[in-house]
Amino acid sequence: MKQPVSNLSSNFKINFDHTINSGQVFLWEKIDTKWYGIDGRRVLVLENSQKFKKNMKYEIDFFRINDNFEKISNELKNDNYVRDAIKMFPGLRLVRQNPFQCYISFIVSSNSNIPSIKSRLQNLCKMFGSKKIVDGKAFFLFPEPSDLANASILDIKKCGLGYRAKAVKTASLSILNGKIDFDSLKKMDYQTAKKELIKVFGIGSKVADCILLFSLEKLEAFPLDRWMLRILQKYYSNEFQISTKTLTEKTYDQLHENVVEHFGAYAGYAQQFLFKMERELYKKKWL
DNA sequence: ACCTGACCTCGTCT
DNA sequence: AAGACGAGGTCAG
Repeated sequence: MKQPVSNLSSNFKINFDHTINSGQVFLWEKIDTKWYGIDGRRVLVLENSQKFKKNMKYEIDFFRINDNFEKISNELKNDNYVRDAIKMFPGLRLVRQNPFQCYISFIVSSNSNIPSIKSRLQNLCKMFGSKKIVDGKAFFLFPEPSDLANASILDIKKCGLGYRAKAVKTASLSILNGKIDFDSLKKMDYQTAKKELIKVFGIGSKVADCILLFSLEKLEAFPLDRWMLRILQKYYSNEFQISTKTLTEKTYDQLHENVVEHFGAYAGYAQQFLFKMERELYKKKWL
C-alpha cells in the first residue's frame, strides 16, 4: 500500500494564478508578486510559490489543502478531456469560500460577464463593507448579511446591480430570518440543499450549483452555464444530448444526473478544469 | 409543465 | 467618439 502523500507537502503544487483566474472568485488582485483576496471579513495574502505552514489554518481551508487531490485527479483522469485539462493546469484547485460572499457573488453574476461581476462586488464592498489596511494597502471587506439586508434597494442599485439589487436585499434578509442557514445546508445532501437555495428569489439551478460547489461542500455540483453547455456540446455530443434551448429546471436536473454518472462524485472538480481550459482557449478575461 | 421574452448595466468592440 | 452588442441566468406570463 502506497504511503499517502502528506497534504501539507503536496499542496505547494497549487497554482494560485490558475486557481484565482478560473471564475470562482472575483475580489482578488495581484500587486507585484502577491495575490490579495477578500473572503468575507478576511484579507488573504499569498505569494506565488507559497508554502503552507501548519498555522495558516485559514488558507489551508480556503484552498482545500486537505482534499486528497491525488485520489480525486486519478478518478477524474478517466475522462480524456478532463485528463488533458489537468495536464494543462495541474495546479488548478477548487476553493472553499465564505458562504455569504459566494451566495451574493453568484446572485449578482446572472446574465453578466466577469468584469461586470467583479465591479459590482467591489462597489458593494466599498459602499457597505468596512475598511482594513493590510501591508499598508487599503481593502474593503465583504459586507455582512445585515449590512445588505438593511440597505435600500436604491443604494444597492448604485453599485451597478440593476434588477439584481432586489434579489441581493431579499437574499440577505433570508439569512437574517434564518430561512437560509449555511451550516444546515452543509449538512444536507446535495439535492435537499439545492431545493432550499432555489427558493430564494434570484437563485436558479445554475447559481445554486455555484454556491453549493464553491462554499457548501457539494463536490458533485456541476454548474451548467452557457460555457459548460457549449463544452458538453463540443466534446461530449456522444455522451449527452444538449438542446440549443435554455434548460428548464427539470432538464437541468436530468442533465446534471447524467453528468455525475459520467464524471463521478467529484464532477465539480471536472467542471472547473473544463471551464478553465475552454475559456483560456477563447482568451476570455478573468479578473 | 414547457416556452419565450424581458431584464439593468457595463465593459468591449467597431 | 457614440452606438451596438452580449454577458458564468432568472422570473413571469
